Amino acid sequence: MRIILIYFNKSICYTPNMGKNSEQILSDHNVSITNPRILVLEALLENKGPITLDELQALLKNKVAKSTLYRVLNDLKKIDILDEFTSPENQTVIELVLEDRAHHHHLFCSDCGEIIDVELSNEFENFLDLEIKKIEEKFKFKISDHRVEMFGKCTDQCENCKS
Amino acid sequence: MRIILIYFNKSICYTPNMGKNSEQILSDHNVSITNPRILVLEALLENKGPITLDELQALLKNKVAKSTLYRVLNDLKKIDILDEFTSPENQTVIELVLEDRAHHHHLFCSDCGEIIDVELSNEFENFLDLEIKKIEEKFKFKISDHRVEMFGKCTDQCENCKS
DNA sequence: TAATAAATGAGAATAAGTCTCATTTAAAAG
DNA sequence: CTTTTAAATGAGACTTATTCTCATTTATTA
Repeated sequence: MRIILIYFNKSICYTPNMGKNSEQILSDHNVSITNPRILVLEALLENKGPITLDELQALLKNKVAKSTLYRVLNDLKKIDILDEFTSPENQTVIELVLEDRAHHHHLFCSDCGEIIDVELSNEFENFLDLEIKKIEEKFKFKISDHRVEMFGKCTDQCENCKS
Repeated sequence: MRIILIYFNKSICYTPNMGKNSEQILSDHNVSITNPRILVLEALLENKGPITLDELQALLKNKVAKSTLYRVLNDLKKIDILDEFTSPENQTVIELVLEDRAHHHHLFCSDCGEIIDVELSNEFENFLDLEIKKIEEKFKFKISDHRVEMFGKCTDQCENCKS
C-alpha cells in the first residue's frame, strides 16, 4: 500500500508541469487568478516548448482579447516564468520557463520554422561559464544570462518538413 | 624603394575595412553602385560594430528615404554582408560582416543598451563545434551557423553608463 | 548618347504592440 | 456571504516598424 502511494506521488511529480496547474503557478507568484491568465497559462503548459505569438493566438481562438494577451504575457515576464526571443524570421517567440525547467538553448530550422529546445553537455556549459568569467573581467561586466542559438535545416525525418 | 611600397600596401591592408570602400564592396558583389547604397555602407563602415536602426537613421539624417533604407539593408542581407538580430529591448540591430571579419558574439548591457562584439577562445569554439555535431546527429539537422549572446550590466567604467 | 532595366522617394498600406477608458471581476474585509 | 475597492479586462483607437505601390530618376550597356 505504501509503495503504491509513493509510486503515485512520483507519477504526479513527473507530469509535464510537475503537477502544477495554472492557478497554482499564479498564486505561487502572488498574481491574482483571472480567466485570461489561466487560459494563456494552460495553452503554454499544453504546448510545452517555444511557440510563436501567432501560434499562441491560434490556440486561444479569440478567447482572450489581443490587448489582454499582451498584458498577460508581460505579467508572466515580470514574474520571470516567461522567456521571449525573436526567430530568424523576426517572429516573436515565447516559452514558459518554470523553476523545474532545465537550462537549455534553441535550434532553428529555416525550412519549416520549427524551434527545438536543446540541452548542451555539462562540460560545455562549464567551459562556457569560464569563458564568460573572462569576458566579465575584460569588459568590466556582470553577466547574468546567456543564450546559444543554432541555425540550420532539419532533414526529411522532420514531421513539419515532409510537406 | 620596394620595401617602402610593401609597407605601404600593408598599411592599406590594415585599415578598418581592408582598404575597401563602399563602391568596391558593392561591385565585388555584383550590386549596382547607387547613392543610397554608398551612403548606408559608408555609415556602417564608419560605425564599425553593431548599430540599431534608430542610430543608423540618425547617422543618415534623412539623406536616404525610409523605404530605400530598408531596401538597401535587404540588399546587403542578400549578398550576406549584413547580419541582423534583435536586442533584448526588441530593437532591430544590424552589423556589417565583411569577409575579413572574425567570427564573434555579442554582449548586451541592460543599463545603457550598449552592444559589444566579443570573440571567444578558439578552444571554446572548437568545443562548441563538437557539441553542434552531436546536436546535428541527435536531431537530424544540418546546422550552418550559431550565435552566443551574453546579457548583463557594464560597471561604472563604461562610457555610456556614467550618465 | 540613347535605351532600358533597375533603383529611388514619397507616402499609403499593413502588422505588431501599446494605450485609453468604460465595464467587469477578483479578493479582502466586514 | 455581501459589500467594497483596487485591479484586470475588452474593444478599439493609437503608435511604431516595416513593406508596398507607383510615378520619377538613375545606373548600366550598347
